[in-house]
Amino acid sequence: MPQQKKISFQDVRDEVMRRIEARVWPQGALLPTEAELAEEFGCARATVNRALRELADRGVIDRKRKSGTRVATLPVKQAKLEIATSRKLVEERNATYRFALVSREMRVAPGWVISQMQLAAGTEVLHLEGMHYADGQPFHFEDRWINIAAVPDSAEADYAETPPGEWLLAAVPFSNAEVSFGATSADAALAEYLACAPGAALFQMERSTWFQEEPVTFARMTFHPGYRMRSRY
Amino acid sequence: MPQQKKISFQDVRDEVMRRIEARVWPQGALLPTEAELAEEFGCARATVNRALRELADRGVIDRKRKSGTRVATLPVKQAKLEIATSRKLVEERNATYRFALVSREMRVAPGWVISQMQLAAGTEVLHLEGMHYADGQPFHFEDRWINIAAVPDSAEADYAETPPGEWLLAAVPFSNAEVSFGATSADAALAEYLACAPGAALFQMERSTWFQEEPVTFARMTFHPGYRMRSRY
DNA sequence: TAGTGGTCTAGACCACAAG
DNA sequence: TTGTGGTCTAGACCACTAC
Repeated sequence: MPQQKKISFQDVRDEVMRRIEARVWPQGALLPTEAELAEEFGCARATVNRALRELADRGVIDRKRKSGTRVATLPVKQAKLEIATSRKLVEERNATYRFALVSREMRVAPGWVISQMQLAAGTEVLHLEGMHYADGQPFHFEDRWINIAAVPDSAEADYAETPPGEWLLAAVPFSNAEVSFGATSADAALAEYLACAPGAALFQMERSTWFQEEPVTFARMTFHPGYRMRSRY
Repeated sequence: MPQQKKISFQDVRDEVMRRIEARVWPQGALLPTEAELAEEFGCARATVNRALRELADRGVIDRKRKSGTRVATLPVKQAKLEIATSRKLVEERNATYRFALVSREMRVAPGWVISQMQLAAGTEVLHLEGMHYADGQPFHFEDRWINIAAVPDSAEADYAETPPGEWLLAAVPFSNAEVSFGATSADAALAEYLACAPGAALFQMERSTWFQEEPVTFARMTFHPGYRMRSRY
């Protein structure tokens, strides 16, 4: 190994990873202390710390004060799912994106939306329905509910061509969210929108969003038959 | 703000986050340089760097050398999906877990598995089918293919009660994987295993796993009707 | 109580990219 | 060319926890 350059935290991280994969340090094994590794690699302890911290974030190792660093026995792998806009999903496939607003109404939120968004009973919400297309083919149907109290401007916004997801992302950029994935059967309306047979199995994503503890929106996206959401990790 | 203790990188991170949410720094805005923030907060630049690095990892800000740090315009939110073992999924619901092996055979991999796992044509693989139960209720059906060349012991292992997923995780702990989610209709066999009507919409997860560039296994998990996979971010 | 990781500092040099 | 983030260092103190 060329000692010309300084050892980077990535060098340390990768070498530690290599040893774990090669079973130099098998599952559950105790690794040397940061100080020992720093001496071995000829770098500062902070460098080793940064390297091991990244591996701990990935779930590859477990760290505890006093007891030391161990190779994780059941590596908790995490898939990072990027939740992008529909436009991005479509354009990543080199397809042309188009959105069409289907319906729009102000109404008192129904019970299941009250419950889903954790709203007060009787809250007025904006209900939108729309279709997302990729190269003119149905991509997914969107059923969205917006708490206008949280985003007053949303009642006046024009969603005819800018999908509500993008509009909200621009208006309320940072928030925490809850997402869930499942499957549903196409009812008559979905079958028509998605150009599929009634009863077809459809992939569905639901997302509830909050901004500073206040419920903002709930969206249910139902995708065309055969759609799969992918990720690497 | 109490100046008694040293400023931690978390203090800096949270305060920067607060200002972004409060629109002190709106979307696309240029933040002060690390040096300026360090001076304002009365801490070292390394501390500011760590704080901003975490926000950049989350996708909240974009950082570029020379041009500086900006509030992300389209926050690329990432959902961290923990891909745990089936046992963990079930036990998190305070249910009793049970696995049952349904079938087991050695065979030449069919074309779609060859393609899915990127195997050489004619490769011998171990094909397993099994059911996972939660409190005796069908949880999901597993259709798994194992490249025995990558994990020779796997051909001899006993999967009668230890699900192949857990066995492999112990034998080949660290690898990279590709995962996808979708929906499928219950065929006759799935309907029977999952105790549901034929044609029911089912949530499906597929995962291909490699260990050091060598394909290890492909698994298709088909869940009971109504199952949803959840995550926060 | 002592060992180990967690963090902060002050300074330094490097790497990338806008002008 | 120069400003900005990216990283490393050497040292220090702190916080948690097994003993």
